[in-house]
Amino acid sequence: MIDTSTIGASGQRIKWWVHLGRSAFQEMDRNNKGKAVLIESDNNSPVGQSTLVLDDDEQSIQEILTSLENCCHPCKVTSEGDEVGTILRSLDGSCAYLVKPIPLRDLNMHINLKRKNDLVQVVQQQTNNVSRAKKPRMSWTPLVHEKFVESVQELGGIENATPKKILQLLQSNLKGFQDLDREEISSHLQKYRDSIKRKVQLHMLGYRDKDGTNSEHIQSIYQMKEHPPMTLVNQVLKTTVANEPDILSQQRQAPAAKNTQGFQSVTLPFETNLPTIGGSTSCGNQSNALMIQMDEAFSSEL
DNA sequence: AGGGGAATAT
DNA sequence: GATATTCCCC
Repeated sequence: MIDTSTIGASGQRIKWWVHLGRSAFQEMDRNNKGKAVLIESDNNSPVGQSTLVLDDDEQSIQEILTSLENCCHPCKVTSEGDEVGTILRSLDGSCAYLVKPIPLRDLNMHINLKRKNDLVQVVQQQTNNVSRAKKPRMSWTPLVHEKFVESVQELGGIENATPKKILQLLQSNLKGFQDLDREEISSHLQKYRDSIKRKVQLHMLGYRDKDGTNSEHIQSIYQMKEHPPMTLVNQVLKTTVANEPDILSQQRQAPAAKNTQGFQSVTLPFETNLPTIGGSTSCGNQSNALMIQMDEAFSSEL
């Protein structure tokens, strides 16, 4: 059915060659129960960089085979046939053979679904690209994190700092950050923002984070003389309200809710031209209990 | 291109 | 389960 004898001839190795028909996708969508065999996890080859999906017809197979001639990556083959002979024949020039249907989960580990026209480009890009070693997992030691935080602050806090700017700053000021890449910064910035949001949220509810962070810490994180910026408060409000049942259930000893002022009338401790909370529909469907809790949290700061 | 964040992997 | 990586949409 598929002749793979040309793949890998002349000492060339091809990365993922995935032969996958439309019918197989439909089958997998219906019931994700298919078994895959001979799946070979290749940790040295990041998935998605040179993944191929062939259509079922013989012509597109030939197109891809031609474009693969100069490729230099190991190859995987999938097909419907599970006869030993077919598998062995496909394994001549490939490193693995997947029998369809393949569970979506497994499939996604191996390939990116792309249109056929995209695939040739991927192959051509990889042709000139001798495989590189995979970068080791980044470790954000306290020291490195500290430098990161300093950079963020120097750039005006998490609201203004962007991964690219942070990266440039780190690389210009310090040795040892040269092989850091933007995506690692992005990822760490995401976690950093989340952690601050968590602190802000707890603070708004009148609690301290488990590390003892209090409002002063939050302020210093922001390098601000006032409370966390409204945009962040609004973000926290949004997620807090969305998860309210869960959050409230954890507040066994929540502050007594006796203030009937309600959230809308809270005077915020901001100095100037920041937008006010409430007074509009933006807070219209927030729960009264939560608003009162937050009201008290803020009031205690005044 | 690159920021942001969800999904995934380790 | 925390943390790092990858994917994907805007």
